[in-house]
Amino acid sequence: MSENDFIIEQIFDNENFTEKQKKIIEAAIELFSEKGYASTSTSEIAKKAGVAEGTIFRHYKTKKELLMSIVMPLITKLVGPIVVNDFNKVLDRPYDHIEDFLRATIENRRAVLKKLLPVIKIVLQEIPFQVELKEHIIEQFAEKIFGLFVNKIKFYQEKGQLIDMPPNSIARLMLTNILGYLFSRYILFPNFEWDDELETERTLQTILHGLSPKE
Amino acid sequence: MSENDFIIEQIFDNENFTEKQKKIIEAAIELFSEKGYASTSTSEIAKKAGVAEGTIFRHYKTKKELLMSIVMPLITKLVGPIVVNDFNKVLDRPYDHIEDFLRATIENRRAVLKKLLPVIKIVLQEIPFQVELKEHIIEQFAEKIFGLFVNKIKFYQEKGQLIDMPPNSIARLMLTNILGYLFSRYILFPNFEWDDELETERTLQTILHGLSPKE
Amino acid sequence: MSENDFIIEQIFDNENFTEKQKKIIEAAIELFSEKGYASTSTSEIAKKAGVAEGTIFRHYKTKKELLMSIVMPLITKLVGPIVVNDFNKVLDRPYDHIEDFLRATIENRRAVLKKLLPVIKIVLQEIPFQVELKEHIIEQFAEKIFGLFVNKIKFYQEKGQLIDMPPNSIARLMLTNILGYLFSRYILFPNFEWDDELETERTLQTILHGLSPKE
Amino acid sequence: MSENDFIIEQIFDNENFTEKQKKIIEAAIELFSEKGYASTSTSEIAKKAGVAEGTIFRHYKTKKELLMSIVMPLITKLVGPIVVNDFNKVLDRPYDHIEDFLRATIENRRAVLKKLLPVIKIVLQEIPFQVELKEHIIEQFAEKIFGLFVNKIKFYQEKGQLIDMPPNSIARLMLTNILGYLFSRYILFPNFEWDDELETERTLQTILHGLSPKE
DNA sequence: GATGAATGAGTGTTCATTCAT
DNA sequence: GATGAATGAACACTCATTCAT
Repeated sequence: MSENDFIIEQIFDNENFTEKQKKIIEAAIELFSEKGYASTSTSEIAKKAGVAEGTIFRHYKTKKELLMSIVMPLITKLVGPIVVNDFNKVLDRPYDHIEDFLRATIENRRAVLKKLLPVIKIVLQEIPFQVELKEHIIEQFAEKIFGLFVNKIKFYQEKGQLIDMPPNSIARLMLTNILGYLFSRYILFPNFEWDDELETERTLQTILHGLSPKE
Repeated sequence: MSENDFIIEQIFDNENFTEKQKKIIEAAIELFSEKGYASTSTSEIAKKAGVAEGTIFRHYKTKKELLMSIVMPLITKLVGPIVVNDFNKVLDRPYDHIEDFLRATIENRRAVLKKLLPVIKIVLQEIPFQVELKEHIIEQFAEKIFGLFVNKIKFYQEKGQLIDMPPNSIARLMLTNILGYLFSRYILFPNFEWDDELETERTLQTILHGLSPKE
Repeated sequence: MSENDFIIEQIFDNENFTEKQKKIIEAAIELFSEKGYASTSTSEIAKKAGVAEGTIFRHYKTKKELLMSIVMPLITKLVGPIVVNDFNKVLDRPYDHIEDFLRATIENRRAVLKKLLPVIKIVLQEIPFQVELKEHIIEQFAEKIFGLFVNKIKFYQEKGQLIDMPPNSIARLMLTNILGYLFSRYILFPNFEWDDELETERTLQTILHGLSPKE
Repeated sequence: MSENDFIIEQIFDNENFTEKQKKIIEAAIELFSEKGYASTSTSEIAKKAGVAEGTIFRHYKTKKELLMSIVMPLITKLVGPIVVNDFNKVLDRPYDHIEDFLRATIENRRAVLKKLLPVIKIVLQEIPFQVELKEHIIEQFAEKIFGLFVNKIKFYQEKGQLIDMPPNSIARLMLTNILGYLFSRYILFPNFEWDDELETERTLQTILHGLSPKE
């Protein structure tokens, strides 16, 4: 099973696609991610997928619908399955110390990012141009994930492991550091040589130093 | 003088453009920034600029050359004029305390970002697809700015104001927090209500807490 | 039983269609008549008929064959059943006076036109483009109906009720007036308010005045 | 100068087209008239006109706009120039006897029909599908021409040359006979052998007999 | 007999680019 | 320097038709 098959399985878990439809999605993900949505033609997708151009439009009314069919469920899946099954495990497991919680969070997000990299790239590219996508993300992410995150923060604040700053701001700063690191690592400069363990640890320690109460 | 005129002045300082050429650049910046490079047609640009379609190609051999002519000098200017004139002032002025240096840096970057927002959006969009652009950025930014920044860090490390961590990593973490904040503030969620002063201060304190030696 | 069912019955009297086939014909008549043959797609027909696209082609090798299967028997039926059963009754019944003959003819044609309006519209549209159709019409109509009509004219000429003009020309003039009236009434301006009885009478009188011998 | 050039001149009198644009219109008229609007592709038009397909769309935003640009001014021209210059001459010249008026009218319409046959065919084909066209025709024709015609009829009624029937009905009957004849002659059966002079005269006499007061 | 996924040629239209004026 | 008509390849999308199930 190819890497792309895996992505498709992750994003469209239970749906049963025909073989051709899978090929189309695979090809679309690869091309959108490499050349961008607007610069990828449906004929290229058809060619790469090994299907007739008409076949694409039997399954998706428009090119945009194809994009959305790939990109919208990803969001749900980033908050849903992987999140419910993985991320929530992280959030719910009673890590006694915030350091362990953060480390688990980083590793979890890193795993997701690595697995779904091409589709995530597409999402990032299209956010500015697809209003529905942006709204869907804000809805799903901001309201669900951010909320859970904020709760965790309150939890550790009560335990005296985090400074007394509005949880929203703490959340923003933590996410900035975690996502900023992962973004630099996997999207901006994937080709640099990174000492992952070390850099993760440094990010982690900076967050902890920065947001722990003075002892 | 319009805002766009200002951008053009900033990016293409000494070059003397005809009025038509200015209009073309203005229109291109606006459209590329709104709809993306690939989704903007040269005829749209011509129409918005109030010139004939052919006129664009008199000044720029191809559509891509027009893009590059806008986007490449920006990079130089982010490192050059504004940088030499503004940013370096920041870097060179002997701020006694790192806190003042960081605060000045944030404010300086914020100012640049606000001024050049449309062009910066274009750059961010096109980085993944324009190899030369990406290389130019890494060259200019990574090597020049990052170097200067690393020197400053060493300077404050010697003064005992920063923890003993490889300056590269410190730089990465500082930039992650500063740029992550500005990016969230001005590009991702420009429409949210931000208490700029407060949020800036929190970002700043987090960096300082996170990267200062334990007292 | 719907109006369409009636049309189908009229045109394809003895043939026994499956339910699906009937639905296809019904849908085709409606769509061809509304949007024209060339502008109606087989998928539209399938959708409106509630069958799969393939089903159409199980019954008709091509889209054109579907058109012809609707349009050709109409011609035969205009000359055949309705004609043999209705029109000929008119022609054969020994109306003593031409006025009665003409009045009966108009009413008979009016009834046919009203019943089969959608299919007749299709025929009129396609005559210029379907050579076989045109030929079929000329064959059936010109040779059979026109012949019968001419005989009737001779009959009334002998009775001294029609002027001495070549029967062909008289036929043409009568048909022009009758069909011209019906065409204006039901196809060109069906939405105007017509006083049918009055206008019929006027048409009739004009023909009679125009073609009766001077008294 | 070709026959088509003449049509173009007649319909688009003063407009100055480029050579290519003329070729496009010419090709479009010929093809629309032969195969119907819906069955003619823009690529065919381009090929026949000897221009690139893009050239068509430089002059006409859509295929439909091309159709309308041909078909709408025809209506105006049937009522306008040819009408104002020719038809009105007929209507205004004080023919003492209605017979002369009708004969002149038939000959005038015949001339127009012969000249503009291809475009008139297109109009007739598209009336059922182009609402604007139908409305334009009713507006222009029904209101302007029909009005003039009705006035003439009143004039001859007063002179005692026409029976006492509502002028509208007389107009309808006259037009039915004139147009019915011309339509049969030039559109339905242009290939039959017609003795034009004779058939015209018969049509004329029928109208006169039919609509003259009993002597 | 009926389905509907699949096809690939063809559709109207847009595109970046050229070039004579 | 500026124009805008012209290009033809490419575009997203539709079509009538086929065929395995």
